[in-house]
Order: sequence, then C-alpha cells, then structure tokens
Amino acid sequence: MCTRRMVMVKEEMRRGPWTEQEDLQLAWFAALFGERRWDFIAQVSGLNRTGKSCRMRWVNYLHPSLKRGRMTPQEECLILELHSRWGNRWSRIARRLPGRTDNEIKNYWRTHTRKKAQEQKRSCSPSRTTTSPADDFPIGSEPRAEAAAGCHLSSSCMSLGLDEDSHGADWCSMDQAWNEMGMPEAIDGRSFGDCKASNAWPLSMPSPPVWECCSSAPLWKPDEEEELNSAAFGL
DNA sequence: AAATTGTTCAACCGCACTGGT
DNA sequence: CACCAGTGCGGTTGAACAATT
Repeated sequence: MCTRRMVMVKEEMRRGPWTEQEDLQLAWFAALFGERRWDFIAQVSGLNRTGKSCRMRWVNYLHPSLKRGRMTPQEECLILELHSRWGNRWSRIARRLPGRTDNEIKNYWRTHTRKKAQEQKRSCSPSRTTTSPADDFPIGSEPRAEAAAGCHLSSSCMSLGLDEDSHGADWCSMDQAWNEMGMPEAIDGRSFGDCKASNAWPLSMPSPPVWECCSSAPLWKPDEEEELNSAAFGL
C-alpha cells in the first residue's frame, strides 16, 4: 500500500450538494478529458470530490442529453414494461429510455409502486386476507403486480418498439397492471396528453460550448449486444 | 399561519465487475 | 495468477419542497 494513496484518502473530500461553480468545472473537465476518467478528472479539476461523485453528478445531472421534467406516459409505460421483464436492472432499463438515468427511473419506480401499493392496500382493506402486502416487500424483491395479473400487452406500449412475442408466458398488459393497482387513465391526476417532457436546462447557467462536442456522443446508445441477444433469445 | 405528514430526487454507500500490471 | 484501482450498478438515505390538517 503506497503512502501517497494513504495521504489522498486522508484528505477530506467535499460531499453533499454540488454548487453551480462545481458543475461548470466538472462539465468543462469532463468534456476535456472524456466521460470515463473520473478519478483523473476529480484530481485535476481541483473539485476535491471523489471520482465516483464526479461521475455520478455528470451522469445523473449534468449530461447534456438528459431530459428534465416528469416522465411522459409513454416513458412511464415503458418503465413498467421493462421492469416487469428485467426487474431492478435500472441501468439496463435506462438504456431504453434516452435522456433518463437509472437513478431517475429507480426513484420513479420506488415512488410510484409505493403509492400504488398503498392505494391497493387501502382498496383491499379492511378484510384483506392475502399475504405479502405490496408495500411490505423490500424494493427489488417485490412481487410483480403486473406478472400476477397475467394478461396481454397494451397497444400503447407496442408502439414503443416492444415485441409482444418476446415476453413469454408470464408477460402481461400494463393497462391491466395499472387497473390492478387502481390506476386510472391519467397518471397522478394528469391526462396522458397532458404530460410534457421538459428539455430545458435546469440550471441558470450558460451552456458551455464544450458541450456541443460531447453532446454528439450520447450517453445512451442502443445496446447492440442486447439487441442481438433479444433477437436470438426472444427477449 | 403553523405544524405535521407525504413526496420527490440528489447524493452517498457498498459491492461486483473489469482491465491493467 | 493475484492484486489493485477505477468504474458501474443497485439500494438506501435525508434534505427540500408540497400538500394537508
């Protein structure tokens, strides 16, 4: 174990919310050195953050191709479908939702499943006799409400490029899943047509010219290998 | 208007994986 | 082959904000 590293570890790293200045610095250095060498960027940028922290900030917040704003109904639908297929493989799901991060999707899922589970619980109470209440299970091991419903694929989701054949016997329709969970046509009080994704840059900061060069290389590329596997194995 | 409760989401943590030496 | 550093992923936390009482 080299002493140089020991010294670095001892050094107090900054934590907590990022400032606008830090964001600008990080964006600049990420554009300069690429989106992989995070430890190096953390060092040379003088941010006094860990490489891990820098990566997280970039991927989840600063990346130019990120969408901001609420999930569209299509995205919500897609998340539910993909989750029923892949479970808590958030990064994998995120690859199918350009502009959305695994963190965002994870948060969305957590929030909404909990909410729906609570609604369901309420509607099932007081004489509910079933075991394993939906809001009791730990995230990641929750029973698939959608799978339990056992049904077909909704047409709205078909238009998102999901092939019905690929789902196997336990696949089900998200329409029905929503119904099962007490889901009306609108999500959270919004009608489907009502929901707009905002692409506006969230910070009151200038868009650095360096982003032009990196925005041409989107973070979310079609996962070619996955596509191949999907084709080969019907996934 | 203040207090309480619920919701959202940025950020951190720990572990697993990968590539370099 | 073993070790190490860097990176990526999924789970979790907690602060800020919104809604409700």
